[in-house]
Amino acid sequence: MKLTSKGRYAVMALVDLARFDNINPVSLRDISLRQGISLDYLEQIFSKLKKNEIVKSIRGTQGGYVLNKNPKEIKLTNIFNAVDEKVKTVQCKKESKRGCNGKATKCITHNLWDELEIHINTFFENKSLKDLLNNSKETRV
Amino acid sequence: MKLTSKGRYAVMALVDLARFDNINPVSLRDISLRQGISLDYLEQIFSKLKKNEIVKSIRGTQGGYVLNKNPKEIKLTNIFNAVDEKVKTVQCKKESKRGCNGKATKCITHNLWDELEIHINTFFENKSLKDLLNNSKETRV
DNA sequence: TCTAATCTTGACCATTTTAGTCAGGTATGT
DNA sequence: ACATACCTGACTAAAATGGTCAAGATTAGA
Repeated sequence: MKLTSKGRYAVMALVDLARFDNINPVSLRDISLRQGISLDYLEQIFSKLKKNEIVKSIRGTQGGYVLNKNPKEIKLTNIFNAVDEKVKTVQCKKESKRGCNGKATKCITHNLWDELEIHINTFFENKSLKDLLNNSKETRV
Repeated sequence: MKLTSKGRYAVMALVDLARFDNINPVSLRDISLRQGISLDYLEQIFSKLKKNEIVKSIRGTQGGYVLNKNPKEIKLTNIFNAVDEKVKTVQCKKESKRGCNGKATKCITHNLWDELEIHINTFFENKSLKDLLNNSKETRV
């Protein structure tokens, strides 16, 4: 059960963006340097964030990205959904009508995994970018 | 962020075992058939569960596995630890002394990932096999 | 004592996912 | 014109996943 770096990077990059996004757009190059994330990889990630209307882009010199919403409105859920970082505890979810494994019954631990998913997703729904900003000073070890 | 089937199977198998473990040991073959899990794969899983003293084995004909503890004492945490299903949100945890990425500072979202880990682990620590048993009747869809 | 059921161990492997890289573009401010 | 940025799609090495396969050791019961 682990978080992929795509999801982690997306959040890191957005926190970085939010901190420097006062007037001017922030370039991926700057984020890349500050956060130590590959520029090419960041471009993939921001492409998705843009499709999901979390950021806006400004092309050309002095261009970059800008948040498309108030940090308070951007929940972790939105970010993770955008980059396909989903919480998956069961495989049997897809077959909506039927039970698990094609049987007519739910597997005996099905309820548990559902509970777990909800538990994790609740965490994601209750955290916004704004919450993270308040807590994002690089703390010395 | 997903649960691996090793962890899922381990829990399913133990719930199954607990339900049928009244007097006689339960064979992996039976669990395999009831839960639809490959026998060979179950053997790998139970080898780890045994090392972690969650189950005991009885060899030979009429042999099988038996719980080694009261279901109330077996938490999800124990099961997941046994089969190496760990919750990992950051990679930078290993370098204990230093910060993240070899820097002297924590990455800006470090606290977030720590919180998330704790949130998930709390769930695992508060669920025992006994809790699952009460809720494990195969429910019709 | 033979045999079938069962646990035990370790090697092996195909597929999928991850975490990127690379190579080109296109738009735009100066 | 040109440098700076975004944009897009193809490609790939390495790791993890989800197993299979083979061979052996134990033991109950006929």
